[in-house]
Amino acid sequence: MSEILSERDKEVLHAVISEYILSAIAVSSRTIAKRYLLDLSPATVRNVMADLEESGYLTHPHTSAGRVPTEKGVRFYIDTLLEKTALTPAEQETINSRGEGSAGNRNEFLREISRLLSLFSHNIGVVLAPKFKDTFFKQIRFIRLNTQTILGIFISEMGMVHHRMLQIEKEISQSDCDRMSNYLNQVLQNLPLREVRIKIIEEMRTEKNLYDQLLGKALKLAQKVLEENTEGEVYVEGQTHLLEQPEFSQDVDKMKEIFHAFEEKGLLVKILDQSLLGENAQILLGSEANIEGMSLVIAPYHTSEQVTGTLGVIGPLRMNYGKVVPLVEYTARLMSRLLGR
Amino acid sequence: MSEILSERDKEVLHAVISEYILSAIAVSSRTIAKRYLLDLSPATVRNVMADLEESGYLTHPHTSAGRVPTEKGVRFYIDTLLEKTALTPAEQETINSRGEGSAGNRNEFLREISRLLSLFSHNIGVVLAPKFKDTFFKQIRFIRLNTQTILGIFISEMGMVHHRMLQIEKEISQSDCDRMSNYLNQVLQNLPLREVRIKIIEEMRTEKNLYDQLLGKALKLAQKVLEENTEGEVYVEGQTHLLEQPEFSQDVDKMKEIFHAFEEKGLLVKILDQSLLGENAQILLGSEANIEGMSLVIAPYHTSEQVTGTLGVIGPLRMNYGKVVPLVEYTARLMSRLLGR
DNA sequence: GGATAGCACTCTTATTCTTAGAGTGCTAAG
DNA sequence: CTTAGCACTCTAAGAATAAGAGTGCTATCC
Repeated sequence: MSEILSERDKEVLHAVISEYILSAIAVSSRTIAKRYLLDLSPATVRNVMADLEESGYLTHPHTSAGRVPTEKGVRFYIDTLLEKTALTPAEQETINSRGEGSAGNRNEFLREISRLLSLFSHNIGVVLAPKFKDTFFKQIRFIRLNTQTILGIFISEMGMVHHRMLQIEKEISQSDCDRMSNYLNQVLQNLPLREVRIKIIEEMRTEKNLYDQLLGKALKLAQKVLEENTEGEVYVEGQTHLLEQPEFSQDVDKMKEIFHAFEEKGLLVKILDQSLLGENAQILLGSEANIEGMSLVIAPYHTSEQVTGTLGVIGPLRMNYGKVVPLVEYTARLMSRLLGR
Repeated sequence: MSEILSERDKEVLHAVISEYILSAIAVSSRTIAKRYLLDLSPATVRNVMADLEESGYLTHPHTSAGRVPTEKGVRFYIDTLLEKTALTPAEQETINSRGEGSAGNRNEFLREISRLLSLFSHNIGVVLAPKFKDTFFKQIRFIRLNTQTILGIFISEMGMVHHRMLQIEKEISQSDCDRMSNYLNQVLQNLPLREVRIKIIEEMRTEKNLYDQLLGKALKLAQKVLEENTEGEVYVEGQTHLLEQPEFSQDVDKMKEIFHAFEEKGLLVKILDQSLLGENAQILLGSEANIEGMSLVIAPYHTSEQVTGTLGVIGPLRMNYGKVVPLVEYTARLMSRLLGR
């Protein structure tokens, strides 16, 4: 059979996938004829299905079972058949208000967004935190806690805060701490973060810093505050939704595998990083994302010009894309707006 | 039968529970006679078991199955029969170094402790963050991000950091921000946090603040930074360990229930709060903690004098208490030490 | 020539039955 | 009090059966 699908082929494919998304069980020709394409008989539908199977859009779990879409089938569905359902005003309202409500604290904010994605998609919500290194230096501050400890606080232009406790051998007074802070704030002013490290090293070589011990120390401490690897923070919420999916309740081993994948955050970060281009939601299916049987709908969000992070929904291949895609896109826009101001 | 257990009764109970902890399956009289009490015949063991069942320490899943300990049995085992196995030096070393290594950043630290508890117990690790309100005011700082936003950062004496972005109607310059910070730092110096709120309200009524708009604004903003409910932060790690337990792999519904319980963090906080007294680990069994079939080993940790948080391990009733209890106690001591310095 | 009715065939799922085995409970003897 | 012996119970696993769902093919119809 030719690879070009006739109008009817598409209709049948659409019906099969729609039904499969709803029911999670293999779809029979009879169901299609009865519920979707009333002017066709089951036998006709069967013929079409057989063709679609031959072209790789559908499969058979076994001879006498209904059809199940393949990855190729789902891909085709997404690319050419998908009808998006806009979010209802009520949903938009909830997302807006809960998003804004938590925007004060960055951690809480990202977690809340993740929760919202999970809530409305009935799947797993994920948010990859903005890339720290894409941001700009705003301020650094040292605060003396006691004789051996000072607290270093680093603030980025868009209000991201990182802190780190620093153990020191020789006591430093608060006023010295302030001197150090002031010096660094002046030197590093408005640099993009990726250049801050370089600048610090340069500055260490400067003549005056070779003589002024305090300034030398300031640079070393600043280095320490920044050395921590704060990239790749991921917020994952709503994993329990997976337990509700019939395809996983059946197969406990499958479920274990997926949960373990989530435990290893590094993998997730790598996948989410793929979406850092483009404006719209992007869909990764099973093999493309290296998670068998799962699917990701992700979109980048950004502050001002810069692309900075990713958010999305993870669920079974059999996801309600029509609803999830607009959800992810809407949420990404909201985040960009809230982070941009 | 009398409620007082003979020496032999205890031995049998001990053997049954030990074996059950290892195998997760009902224990037969034959196993006990063969592996634990070699000088007794299975028949004798059966008699003792029947007595123990009558007194409520053991049960029967069904007539022809071995015995399983009841909650009462486990309680007795914990209280009088438990032999603790100290951590190996290697284990101690790992905990020490990974704990210290992450002590710089508070969030990362608490999460790492939780991970360690999970790793060595092969169960779920939990850490309830230190109570914010038990801590002392150290410093507050306002940083101007742009015309409409300033960032408020609050630092407690022990180095806990909370930040919040504040939207303002009328622009405030950075030097005004500094003036506000300085004023507040002077007024609130060294106050315990629970008194800070009161002090702020008092201060608002002071004459000079009624005239000086900036100071009035400072107080309002400080209030905002602190109003957020930051209590009850819980770090839960290693939930996948539950999936490995044979008793849950069998029963998917049971598992769902437990995962849902974890989703609702409030419940967990409430339970963990129970341990805020005493020095040692405390064990809560199923019904006592309102999680059927589960068990909690928890211990408080503290900074300087004050009790401030809880950490522990959550797992099936059938937990290796001999190992987990020392682990929890050791970790609690380590945390107290690291937070105390 | 495409659509459809009819029917044989396949495979799954549920049910029942059977059996082996594990373990107990009781009794009677040591 | 301990233990050997044995009948009895219940589970877990396997085999056999039956019902049902669904397909694939063929012959027919328009």
